[in-house]
Amino acid sequence: MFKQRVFIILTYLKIYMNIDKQKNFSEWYNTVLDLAELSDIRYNVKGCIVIRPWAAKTIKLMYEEYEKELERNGHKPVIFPALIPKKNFDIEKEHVKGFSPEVFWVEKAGKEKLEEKLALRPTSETAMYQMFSLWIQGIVDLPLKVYQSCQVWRYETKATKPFFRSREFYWIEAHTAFATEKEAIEQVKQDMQMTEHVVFEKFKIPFIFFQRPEWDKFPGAQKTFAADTLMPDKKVLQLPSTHLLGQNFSKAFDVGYLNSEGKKEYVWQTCYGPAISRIYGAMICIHGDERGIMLPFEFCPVHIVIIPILTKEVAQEKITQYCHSVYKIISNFGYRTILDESENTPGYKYNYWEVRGVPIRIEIGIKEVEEGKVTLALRDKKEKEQKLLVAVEDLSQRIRFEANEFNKRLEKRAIDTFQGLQTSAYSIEELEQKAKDFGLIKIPFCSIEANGETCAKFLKDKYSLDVRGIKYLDAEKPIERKCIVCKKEAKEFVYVAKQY
RNA sequence: GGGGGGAUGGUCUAACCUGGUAUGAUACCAGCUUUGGGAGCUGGCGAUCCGAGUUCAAAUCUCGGUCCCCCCA
Repeated sequence: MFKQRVFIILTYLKIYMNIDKQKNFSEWYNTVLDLAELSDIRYNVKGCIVIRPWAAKTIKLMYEEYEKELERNGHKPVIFPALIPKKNFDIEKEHVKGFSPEVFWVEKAGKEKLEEKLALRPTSETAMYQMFSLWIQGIVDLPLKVYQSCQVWRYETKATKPFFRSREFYWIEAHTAFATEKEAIEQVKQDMQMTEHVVFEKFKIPFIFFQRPEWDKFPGAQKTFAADTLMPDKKVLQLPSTHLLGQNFSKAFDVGYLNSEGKKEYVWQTCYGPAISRIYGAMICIHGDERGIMLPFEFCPVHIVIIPILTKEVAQEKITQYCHSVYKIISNFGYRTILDESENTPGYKYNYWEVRGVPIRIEIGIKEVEEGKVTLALRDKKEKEQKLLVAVEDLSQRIRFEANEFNKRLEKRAIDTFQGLQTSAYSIEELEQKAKDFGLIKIPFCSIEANGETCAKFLKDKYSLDVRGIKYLDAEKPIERKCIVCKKEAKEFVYVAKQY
């Protein structure tokens, strides 16, 4: 009896990766990165990882999706140098103060010591806006909306984690200039909509946009809005952020135009930065399970894998031929398809492709050949209910249907998990209690203006909770509530969470 | 930033305390065999993070560096 049980447990461990991502998130994450061959941390520069083909393919697809969305919204692509002269970097005071501790500097080239140090861009405001100053002469040059897909470098002092926080990461930065403040504010709203369209609707990552407190703004910005999502360990991860820069940078970089009265006006600016590599990290963590990663259908490097099941007794050639014809049919539908003809056994192949998140698997053995059908198995379903027998002539319709259903289930699971991790608290005791089981907690709070920072610091020091800000466009205001820290009148509801 | 743990074939690991021919598994290559949930047999390739010190002798002891992981800020 005992032996039998041990055997069953061992068999189970062998079949699945079998790590509970809620209970043991770090282990789960490190294991999928390795087993699914997403990244390689053996590269010998701290905080820099190698992104392997399986992840790189998805990241490229994500870039394409985001770039399309930006161009639909009137942004044009640009490509700027990664090196920024020190004197550019020093122009906007708040910006320098915020970024200086994280900048990598190039000081030498060959044997020569450079006369002027060059920053490896941590973000490109200071590279782009001097060019904006040249490009923008009159109102005819406005609005200016550009984006670039690139990598940036930041010397992170916090613990690094592949994709979540690296010293070199991959993002898109969009920068704009407008004649009026109103247009700039509209742009910020458009940035949030783009985030909704891409990060939620395409990547299936739920989030909330917060207006960040005064003490947590982008260096040099008037206002910062950022999307937060929750990881399986209940910590928040910041996704795209958009910043109302006002005229801080345009005045510093002299970006202006002559108005109809012949007077000089400075432009109103915004910038927006979705970190694609980080969003990728969030995506695999949100959708993954005990078998490995999962991705929304469109973003899988491989949509469908075909596994031949050959047996000695029957004509292997017949099965192989059938597999090839099915492969051809499905490829012609436009799906990224692989026919796995490696020497491994079927069970090995199931696990291999499941850990990588291939959403649809097709099994073909003698049974299928004789009936003119295929067995279709879905990645996110349990073994017992995952297999369907489908006739070849129905495949096109069936795959389209199943892909759609797969995405719907992915989205529903993500939303349910996200909402299940949110709650509210009206006293410090309640907050302390709920912080154990929830991610984002809504509390009445004195203020996200500078004078609320003391209360925020208290929550950070005592409970490791960060004030993420007020929910953007959330009309809900506390009525006759007291700040749960200082007991003064609560001006707003803020959300607090442990953060990465 | 603080604390802790660690680095041995591609991966995991034994030997480290008590210095003396580096263990096993897996992966990989070849052959045979097998294939409906990680098959088996035989043979083969392959490693002590870097630098200095102690010593007849260092994976092992000492110091410095690099990198990784975990917990906390």
